[in-house]
Amino acid sequence: MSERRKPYPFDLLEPKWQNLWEERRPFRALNPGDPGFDPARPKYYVLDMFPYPSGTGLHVGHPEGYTATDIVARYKRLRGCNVLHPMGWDAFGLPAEQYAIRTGQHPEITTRENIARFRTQLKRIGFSYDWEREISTASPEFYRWTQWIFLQIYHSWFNPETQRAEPIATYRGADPDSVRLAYVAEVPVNWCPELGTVLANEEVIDGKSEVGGFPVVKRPMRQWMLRITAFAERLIDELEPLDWPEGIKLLQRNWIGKSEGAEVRFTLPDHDGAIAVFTTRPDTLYGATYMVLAPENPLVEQLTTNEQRPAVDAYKAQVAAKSDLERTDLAKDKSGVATGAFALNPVSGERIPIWIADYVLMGYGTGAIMGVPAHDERDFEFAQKYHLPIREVVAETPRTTEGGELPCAMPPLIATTGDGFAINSPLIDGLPTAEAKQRITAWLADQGLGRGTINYKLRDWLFSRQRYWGEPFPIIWREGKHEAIPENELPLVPPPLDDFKPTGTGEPPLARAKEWVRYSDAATRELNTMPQWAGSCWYYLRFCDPANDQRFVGKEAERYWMGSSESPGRAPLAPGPAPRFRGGGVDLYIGGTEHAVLHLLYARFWQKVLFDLGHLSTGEPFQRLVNQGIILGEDGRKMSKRWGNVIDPLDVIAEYGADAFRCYEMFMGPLEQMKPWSMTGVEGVARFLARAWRLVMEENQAGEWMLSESVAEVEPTRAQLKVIHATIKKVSEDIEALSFNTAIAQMMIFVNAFTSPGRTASAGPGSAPVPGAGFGVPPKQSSAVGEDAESAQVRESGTPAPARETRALPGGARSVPVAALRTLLVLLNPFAPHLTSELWETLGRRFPVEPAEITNQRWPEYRAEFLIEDEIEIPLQVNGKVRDRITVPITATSAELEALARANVRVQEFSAGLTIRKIIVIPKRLVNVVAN
RNA sequence: GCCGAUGUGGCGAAAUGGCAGACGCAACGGACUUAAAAUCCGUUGGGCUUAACGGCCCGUGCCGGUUCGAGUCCGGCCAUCGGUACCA
Repeated sequence: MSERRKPYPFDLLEPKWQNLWEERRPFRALNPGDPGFDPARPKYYVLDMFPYPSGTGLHVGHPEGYTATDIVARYKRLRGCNVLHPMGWDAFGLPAEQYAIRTGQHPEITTRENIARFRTQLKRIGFSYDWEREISTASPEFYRWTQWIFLQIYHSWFNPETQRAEPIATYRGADPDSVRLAYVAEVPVNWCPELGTVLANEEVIDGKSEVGGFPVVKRPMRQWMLRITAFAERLIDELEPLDWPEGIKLLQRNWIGKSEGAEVRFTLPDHDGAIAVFTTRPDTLYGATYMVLAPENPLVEQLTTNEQRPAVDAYKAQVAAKSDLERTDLAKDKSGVATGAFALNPVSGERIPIWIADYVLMGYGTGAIMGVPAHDERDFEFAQKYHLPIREVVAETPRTTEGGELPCAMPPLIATTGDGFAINSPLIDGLPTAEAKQRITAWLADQGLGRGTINYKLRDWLFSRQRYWGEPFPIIWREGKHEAIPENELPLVPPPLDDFKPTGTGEPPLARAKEWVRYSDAATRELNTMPQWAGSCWYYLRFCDPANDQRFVGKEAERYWMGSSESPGRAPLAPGPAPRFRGGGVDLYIGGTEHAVLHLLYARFWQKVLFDLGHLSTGEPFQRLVNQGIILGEDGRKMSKRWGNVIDPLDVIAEYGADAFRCYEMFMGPLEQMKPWSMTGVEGVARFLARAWRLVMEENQAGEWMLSESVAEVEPTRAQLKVIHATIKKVSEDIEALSFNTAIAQMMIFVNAFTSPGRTASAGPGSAPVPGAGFGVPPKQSSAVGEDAESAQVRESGTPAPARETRALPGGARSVPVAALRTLLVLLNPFAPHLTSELWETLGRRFPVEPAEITNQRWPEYRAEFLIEDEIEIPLQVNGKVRDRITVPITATSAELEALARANVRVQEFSAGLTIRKIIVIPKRLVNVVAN
């Protein structure tokens, strides 16, 4: 089996161009102030979600988004923009650490090797990154500033009056530590006893550890938290004007989970104080027949009566022993125990029992609820099980009950959770739900029993990990209190360790480095490290100015690259109140949906803090966001080792070349869609590129590729001009819309038209011979069209030669206009940069141009006059069905079209015996005769 | 349960409310070749009809609606995939 012959020598020319790009750095982005920087050009910042350099290398899913951004980057450069298109590594992370635990190899070494492999792979695909801006979140030069940003967060608080982050110095209260945006709290974490470590939520799947599948329990530990909840409102509001997929915005909104309602205080007849609950339905307060506390609620301890104590303690123990998995599994089965204590319903004064149950969560609201079984399904289920009273207080139609007698003898059979009208509720009887809520909330506020309030599902961000391979906190502990280390001590580098294993006690591995831990006689270092998200929260800012050792990003560089720019194709911002941020940020950000919530929310949060503190020029980091779809294996399943359907990009490139790989990734279908890989599909795209190659090149006797003799400085024919300009239009518009698949389809049409004599000269799209239209010789259009000398000349040589002969003797048989080729090469360049660079250079040797490099060309503009037809084909419909087509001058009026339709034999045939009711004429489109 | 996305040929797909299936794959036929590969040309949604040129009917998950006209807009279902899960 001999090696298959390459359809064109991509194996030679792709490395050639990649080396040239490496040497000449044509894709270097200049910052304001750099020599050669051109402030007149608009900026464009196009960003990929940078990868975690895993041990397995790139798979075909990664380069899908990367190819899309690369096309846009190259396109914008040809459009004359200053383009920032960087790449880096999200290099801290668990896999490297776990590999270190297994092998003893330091994560730094593993990470360096993985990065090297990723970089090689990316370069082999021919991406036009500015590699001088490459960054790694695990390098001290980078995480120095991650630590610095943490300190900014630590040194600030959220002022509720200004709704902004401010330096902690502006806080006037007694205890600044209680309001810092970074604070320490005892919170339940995912503790995995088998692994002896704490896990992030993402590492817990169905209540078991992702690694090993061991059970995970909640256990309270002292942790660093970031007060993201303070920004909940802004994180929702400022999402609105962003050019993001609606689905992602919705996901974020739901994650933040804003709900408006009221906090209601239930006083305790037998104790001091009260229990506050949050409810979205204060209008159902009269229906509250019991209360439930979360088992973890500290009040349980005080309230439980002696008789109930054994049962309560047993239940609490049972709940604590439940893994997350069991809790989820048993979600539908309600359970609980009465505390023996009672509370007073604030509106009815009724004594109602207080229970504990695990369907009430400590982490949401106040960790306590009022039970309204008639109008809440969970409460209904609970009340049925424990025979608690069910009282209907909302009805579909208004029913005022005089005297407030107790309701139905028969309790309702289901909970009705919809809106309606209040009943059995003296203060609000007859009011519709919305109004009832307002009235009762106002009444509660008046009585000092409650107030309107807003609750969020969003929790503060648990920011510390008991890990080695992450950023150490720039924090020390002195006499039980935390304080920041001076900025000049950054970066705080982790100590060298040989043993990265968790200690088993929950104490972080950094504790092993005794020397490092000791900061001074009186102070020790914080032992936790930051989570993997920390670096990705601001890496896009560092790209603007990656070598700056004075600041996390230079002010001017940040203002330039993160400033607002008019990006064509972006929807104009909706009218309305000016958003708090100024509409700047990354112009295009492409990545997977898996980061819809966490990364994209965390990064927005940091951006807002830094913006409020005056370090940034915009409050939102990513102006336009696009998610690429997942690429499935050839079998339609998710690619995985398990199915043996994983495709390695380098294998594809070895066989078909990087250009074919890139083009296929884009030709598969819409960027955002999930779609299966197909090797024969790659082959089809490779054939297209080979045809484009042979349009310019031919092989001589010795088998060497030479510039084809048929390439000549001739004027394109009218039909060719039409294809050229249609392609310019389509490709330009499609790149702006990220519809790369249809852009490639159009370029295929272009190449086909110029490759096949039969398709070009005689039959450009729309000018195919039409039966009955009165054409003579097929290649001749109407001579009245007025053709120029050049096109006539082409026809002279081209027409008499049959197709076969043309191909047998490519030289001289037919001329291919150089200008047309040049246009194609520029249009195709963002997609297939190596091939087009090579062909451009080859063309330039015989037909020199200035500037010589294709990367310095200007993107062509289409001219509408070449797209206009003299004659067009109009379908004639009778009752919506096409019965004939006629060819008419483009200028044909409605009246003329109607007359032609009426006179048409086929129309007459199909409307025979019917009365013509109406004739719809859409000029240049169609005629529809309505008859019955 | 809830939220979101997607349903179009044998396959990936395309279509400002206006000729459904561009472009590509696969398949089939042909040219070239001793032969194959490569390349090139052609056919290709289904059904019926014609000796043939042609012609007719059906067809974008299902049901209904708006419209001269619906893959596209509206209402109601169904299926597949993804996310989420006691959030009071």
